[in-house]
Amino acid sequence: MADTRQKLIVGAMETIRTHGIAGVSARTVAASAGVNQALVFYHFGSVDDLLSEAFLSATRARVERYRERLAAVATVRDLLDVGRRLHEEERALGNVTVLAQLLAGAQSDAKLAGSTAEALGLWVAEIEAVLVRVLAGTPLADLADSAGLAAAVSAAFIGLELFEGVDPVGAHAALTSLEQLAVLVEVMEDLGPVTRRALRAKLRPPAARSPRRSRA
Amino acid sequence: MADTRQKLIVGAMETIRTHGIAGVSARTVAASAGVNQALVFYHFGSVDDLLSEAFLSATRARVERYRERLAAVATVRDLLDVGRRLHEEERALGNVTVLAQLLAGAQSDAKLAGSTAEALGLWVAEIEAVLVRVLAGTPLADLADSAGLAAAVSAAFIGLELFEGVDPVGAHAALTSLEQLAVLVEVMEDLGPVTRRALRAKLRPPAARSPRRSRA
DNA sequence: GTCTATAGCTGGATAGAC
DNA sequence: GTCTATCCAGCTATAGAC
Repeated sequence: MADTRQKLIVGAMETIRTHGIAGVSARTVAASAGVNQALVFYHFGSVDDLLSEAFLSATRARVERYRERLAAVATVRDLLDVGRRLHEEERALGNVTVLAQLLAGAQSDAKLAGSTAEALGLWVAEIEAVLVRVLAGTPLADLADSAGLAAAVSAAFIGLELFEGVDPVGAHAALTSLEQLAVLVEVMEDLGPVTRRALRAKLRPPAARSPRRSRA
Repeated sequence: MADTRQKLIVGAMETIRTHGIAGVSARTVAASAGVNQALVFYHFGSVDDLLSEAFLSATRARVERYRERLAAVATVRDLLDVGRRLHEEERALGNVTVLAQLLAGAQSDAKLAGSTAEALGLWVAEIEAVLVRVLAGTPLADLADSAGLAAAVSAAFIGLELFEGVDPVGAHAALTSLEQLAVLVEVMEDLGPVTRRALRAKLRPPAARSPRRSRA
């Protein structure tokens, strides 16, 4: 059947999740999938190619699944709610774990780097779209560029995932802090126009700001 | 000589840096150190033990080296300057790379997890001390707990490092955005007392805030 | 498409000569 | 303390039977 491919894809994700990128091999993946080891090479050519394809298809499915919910986000408070929900769901499924492992592997494996970057890009693009919508009108909108912010948010989640593996308490505290930071932005939405203008004036056009060094 | 140990420690760091956690073995490390493979086991017992010891000693040395500079930080602007400097220096030396790789490995290796957590803790503690000093008096001081913030900052840098490996442009934009976010905090330092009190009132005691769900 | 078998390599770890 | 030699496990990848 054509679902040996599917079994291998599922097995690949499962293996990265449980054994980490260093524990992935044609044998471990095939064992987890319950199929013969040689089929990895028959269907995908190499282990790396299997990983790439598995991760891309898994990510596409996840992003798809969240598109609707993200589209409904209109305020910072919404974003935090959906964000936490997404984080918990992804955590339970282990997708962020997989992303972190692949990123680690990709640092010294050009082949993995390409597909990992592509999958990561799917998330970043989605996050950016939401941020643009939610931050419109807040001082942040003209403070930081949206692509950069989206990348920063993604990076933070990846780092948190790794952090959580060795220090769950610390990671939880970090997540809470980040949420409270976001409250700052939320608060700005509710400020009176006078205060807002004062803030805005302080922030000035960021494009005109010299890129490095200037006296405080 | 007793510096075979040292050679192996240096070789271990170098190997993680260049080949990633998945590329580390007694043989690759020994080759990079220019010593015999069997000496890994004679001096350290196992590869994992070597990695643990190497990383802890390297981290201790780095934290030591930055203690002074961090102690001189008094404002958010200072913090950003030193932070960027530190980030660039660590990047050039590859220490954050190593940290990220070890964290990835530690997710499925309890032995690594312990020592990695310990080393990570060294950085977090240092960062927290600075944050407490710098944020004293800003609304952030009572918004988020300092340990959580320090962990969040650390996690963000780790995530950025991995991000950078597959998308350098995106990672750079993310870092820039984070710096501009920090400007928000800086701006608050300069706000008049009236505005500040308004902000503070909005933020309220975070301890009294119900942990989840409440109508907006 | 799937399986067995196997070549050829790299891995951790140890024994024992020096 | 260091080196050689070695065992054995696990790895990628392929050839070839079914």
